Amino acid sequence: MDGKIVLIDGHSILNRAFYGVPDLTNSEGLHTNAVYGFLNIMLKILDEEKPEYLTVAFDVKHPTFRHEMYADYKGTRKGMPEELKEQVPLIQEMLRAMGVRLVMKEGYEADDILGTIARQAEKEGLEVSLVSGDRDLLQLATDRIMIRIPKTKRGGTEIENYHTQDVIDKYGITPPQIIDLKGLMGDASDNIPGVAGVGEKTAVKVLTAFPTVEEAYAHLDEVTPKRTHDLLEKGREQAILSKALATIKTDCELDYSLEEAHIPELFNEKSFAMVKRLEFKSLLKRFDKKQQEQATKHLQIQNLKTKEQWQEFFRHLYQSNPSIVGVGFLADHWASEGARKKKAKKSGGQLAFVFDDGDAGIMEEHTGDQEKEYPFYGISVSYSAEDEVHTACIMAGEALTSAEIVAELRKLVETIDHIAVLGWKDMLHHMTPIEELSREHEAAGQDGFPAATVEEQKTLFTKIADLEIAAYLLNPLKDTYQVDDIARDYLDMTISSYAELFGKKRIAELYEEETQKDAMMQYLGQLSFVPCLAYGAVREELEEQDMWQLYEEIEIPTAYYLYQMERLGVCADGRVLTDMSASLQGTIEGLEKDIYALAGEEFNINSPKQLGVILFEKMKLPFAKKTKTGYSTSADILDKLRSEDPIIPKILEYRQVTKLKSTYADGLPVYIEEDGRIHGKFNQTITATGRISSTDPNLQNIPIRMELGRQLRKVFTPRRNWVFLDADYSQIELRVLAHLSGDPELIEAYRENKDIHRSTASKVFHVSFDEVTDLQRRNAKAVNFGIVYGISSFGLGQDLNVSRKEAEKFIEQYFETYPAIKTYLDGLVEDARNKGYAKTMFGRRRPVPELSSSNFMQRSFGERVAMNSPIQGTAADIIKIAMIRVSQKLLEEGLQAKVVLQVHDELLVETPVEETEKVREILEQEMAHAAELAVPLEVEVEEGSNWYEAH
DNA sequence: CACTCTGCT
DNA sequence: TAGGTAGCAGAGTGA
Repeated sequence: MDGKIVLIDGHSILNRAFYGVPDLTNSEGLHTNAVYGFLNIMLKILDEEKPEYLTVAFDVKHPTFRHEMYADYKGTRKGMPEELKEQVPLIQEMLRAMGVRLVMKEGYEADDILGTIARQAEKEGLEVSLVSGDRDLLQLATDRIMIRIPKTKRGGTEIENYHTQDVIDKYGITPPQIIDLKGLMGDASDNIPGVAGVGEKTAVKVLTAFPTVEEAYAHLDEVTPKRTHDLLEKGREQAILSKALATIKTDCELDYSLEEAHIPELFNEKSFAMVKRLEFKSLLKRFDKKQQEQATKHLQIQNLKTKEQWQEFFRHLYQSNPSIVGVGFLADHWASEGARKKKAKKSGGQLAFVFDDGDAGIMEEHTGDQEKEYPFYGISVSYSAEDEVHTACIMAGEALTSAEIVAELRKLVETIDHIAVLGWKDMLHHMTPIEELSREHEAAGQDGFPAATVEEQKTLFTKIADLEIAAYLLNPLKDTYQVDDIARDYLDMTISSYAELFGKKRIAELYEEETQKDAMMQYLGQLSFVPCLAYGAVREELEEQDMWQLYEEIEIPTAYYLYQMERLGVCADGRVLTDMSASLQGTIEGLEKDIYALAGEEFNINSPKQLGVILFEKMKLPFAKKTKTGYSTSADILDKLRSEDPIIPKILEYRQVTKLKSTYADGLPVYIEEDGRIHGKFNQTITATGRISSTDPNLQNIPIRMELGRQLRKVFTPRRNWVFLDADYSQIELRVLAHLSGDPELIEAYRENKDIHRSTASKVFHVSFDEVTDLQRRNAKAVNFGIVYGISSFGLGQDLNVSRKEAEKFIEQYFETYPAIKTYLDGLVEDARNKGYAKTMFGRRRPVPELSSSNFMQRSFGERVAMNSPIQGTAADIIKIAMIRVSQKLLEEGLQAKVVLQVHDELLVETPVEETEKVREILEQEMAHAAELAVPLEVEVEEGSNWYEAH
């Protein structure tokens, strides 16, 4: 027989890969670095050798490695770290998915299996490559059996190769003598004792004189020098035993035939699913297009071309009276009009973007006198009937106008019990034509589509199944909840992602290309098909995890009011920004000049690398602290150097001013639309804790701490003749902590409405309330914050600029003052460790896989997460409830005021002057009673003619 | 594309 | 042992 076989020592290579590849986790929190490294090593070897056969051997159950014992810093033995252990079944599953022949047999170790197969294959005339990290295997090397030992170094994998001669060259002995070598010198990592006192040098010397251990003992008298002779004499039993231990069997009884080891098609449907699950993006390209298309072939999509077909489809749909209908859509970002310079952005389950030329979506023909514009490119609808899923796609503008499509969608929402979508908020935008938007602005009391009263809104909420939000609740750690993710996670189905089908191309481009039509149809079909089918499983899962109420009563309404908020936007004065930009530019140029003069040369101040060299090498300033790539020049480091050199304050000011200019003064105007308002996006499925995040632009990080930056808030105004009311929770997280922990001292302090930091200081430092010094109060405040974040003495020390010891003492004293908090926080960690997740008051979960890490840093992080998430998350839940209630109350009371921004513990409301008092009352009431806690929720409401004044 | 830095709560 | 405050978005540099 001709050809080649590659044999792999599974555990050994997995182990190598684990320590050679930096920690990787997929979004489920599974550790994947060893699997990844293993596949890379294996694929590299297969690419190189192009063998006909492949087999991987594993020990059956082997939590510890025989040869490469994991050791901690003291060198003591430990079991396999958890992160590695969990990857053993993963790699096996992956290899099975690839169709690779695995061999495991009770009672045999992997190297015995490999030895047996290697010899057998050699006998049959094959070239053998035996891949292992274990040098014991060298005993098997021959001219036809090559032992390959991979080394994972940074920059790739290098492999050492050994045929007979290579072993001789390197060790001075023949491969079979490796056994004798181990017999004499032993192997500490392997529990092979060897002969006491004999190391590698001596052993090799002996083996050069006598070919085997047995020979050496047969001629023991001839062994020199005396010392060696004596050692051997004493260690005879050990030597014989050790040699036996070191011998790899080559005669195992295996159910193994070469035929089964033929290399399969590694890149098939199953392994594709697995690679996607583990998120090995670089491996995806190994799977060819065909494979990917095959995976989705069974999805039957009707491509509707005429109005008649469309009507027919819906007739059948309504006739079947399905309880659930999936809806998918392809669209630009709804706010593209007037914002054409922005870059392409992804949003929700689809690609959303804005144009960079004059093209502005699809214009429809006139309806009445008005032009209605919808940024739809096409939609799809799915429903099941008679055990079959029917999916239809239609492109806007082909047979139906967008207006007709939207009308149909509205009817669908009214008629059908459950509408399943990915990204309902975006769908709402696309169903609200721009024309209605502008009318909204003028009328400003009229609620837009689709529900004009709170009752109607509530009915609507019960119908919406937003799979994106649901999937987020089930695992908030993932970074996308796109259609392929949902299909994989809840339907065990592999479908093509947008990126796989279209790469980075935007929908507008695809729309122009005739050749992309099929792929677009397929993708569009998935967008309704997948939510429709996944709804059942996802709902069940949410109910099982007690999150259905959270989903229904908090998240869905939140999505709706976020939609309204985005739709409305907030006024921004572009002229003020332009003026600020010019004035900042002047400041920057002055600072540049000063800095160059002080440094004695010109350089890029924005480059931390160049700056570090200037400060710490050229100017020899002290306290140089290095990061991975150079010196740290962060603000807290520079702050400590403030008095060392006049250049430092200049640099800090430069940083501040350039940030203000680039991010805000120059960054914001791009987002001002034709209506004079910024319609930022509020994302509901980003944060791990349940907070909302803000992008395009980020309206949640507008400066406030520094006066110069704070001026930017004057840019944000209510519309003409209206005012802003800004409502702010006071210390919501600490109050949540008081409630959740039930600590009587803290609760008491809040009930008495005391200055909480002062109160804490007085108790912690045992001084009377009035005698608390500023420093004490500051320290207490920092500890209070630290507690909320999951304190560490190290971090607190940094924060307070005191030693770790002192910080530790503060914490200790704090916990003495509030013992219930200590108990509570410990309980949180314990609970998260047991359950695997942390939970908020309203049932929101956050998985904490880090808690089971063997890495101290990871584990500590997990502990902080376990302490912080319930607190931050509960506060996030509360403000969502507040936002919902405020929005509903405003509508119910017939008021025109609208929420325009949410900044974690703050709501900014645009209000007609005459409504001010009513609105203020509503904000105070609804926010304060969004949740009933053991302590009052205090709300501060302020009024102003811009955001600067109101906050 | 990773890293550093800075803005907010 | 060395090293970390929690949660985000965006700009800029440099490989």
